[in-house]
Amino acid sequence: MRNFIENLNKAFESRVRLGIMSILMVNETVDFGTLKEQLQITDGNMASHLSALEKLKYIEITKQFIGKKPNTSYAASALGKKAFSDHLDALERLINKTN
Amino acid sequence: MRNFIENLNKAFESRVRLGIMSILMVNETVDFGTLKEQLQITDGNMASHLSALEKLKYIEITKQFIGKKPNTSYAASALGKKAFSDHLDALERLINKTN
DNA sequence: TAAAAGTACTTTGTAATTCAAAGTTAATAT
DNA sequence: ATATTAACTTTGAATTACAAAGTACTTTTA
Repeated sequence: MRNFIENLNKAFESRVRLGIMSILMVNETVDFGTLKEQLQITDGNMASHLSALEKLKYIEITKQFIGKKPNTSYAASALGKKAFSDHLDALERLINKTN
Repeated sequence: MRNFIENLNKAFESRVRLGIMSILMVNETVDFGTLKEQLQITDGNMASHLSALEKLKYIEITKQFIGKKPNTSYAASALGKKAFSDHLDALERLINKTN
């Protein structure tokens, strides 16, 4: 491998997006409010990170009503799971310097 | 743990600094040229990331001459090794969601 | 001895990123 | 009618990252 860091995915450099993806790797779907609460960031910031991940097709969005309240939930796409998993592999290789 | 991402160290969010620290965790000392070559970035960029890590006292710098050529080498400090190791632990916990 | 090259920067300027705060939309509840 | 809630979008400021160019000092080469 020529370069140690080139396989790290830019999309997952941010603490927030790292957090979002970690949560979505373990939980099938998670709604906006829960994510916001877990990560403790403002809703605007939350929305913009989610939007960045959606643009990359790393997450999928489902809008519905639960009772009378709107509820938006997020799930990692197959592509997103792959990308995240690849990123973790790259991190691991980087740290262990096995390449 | 209240928040999943708060234990991640901001200093290691950058791919480049992650790379520098990984290399310095495994190699006692590494010189400027080698780091630059491994990470494939410009020397100005390299210097500024090294300077950021030095300001945090995460790395120590030794300047010497090897033969007739100036040589600057870098080593992770005890503080830096601790900080990086804590960061990796936080990453692992985040990913495994064991907290 | 003058010019070129090497090492390790520093400076400069631009572009990208991050974030909070405020504004928006559409619905429900009072 | 007004307020509240959910989930945004927009705005603007601050920070960060980066390449490119410039610098200082030395050595090598012509």
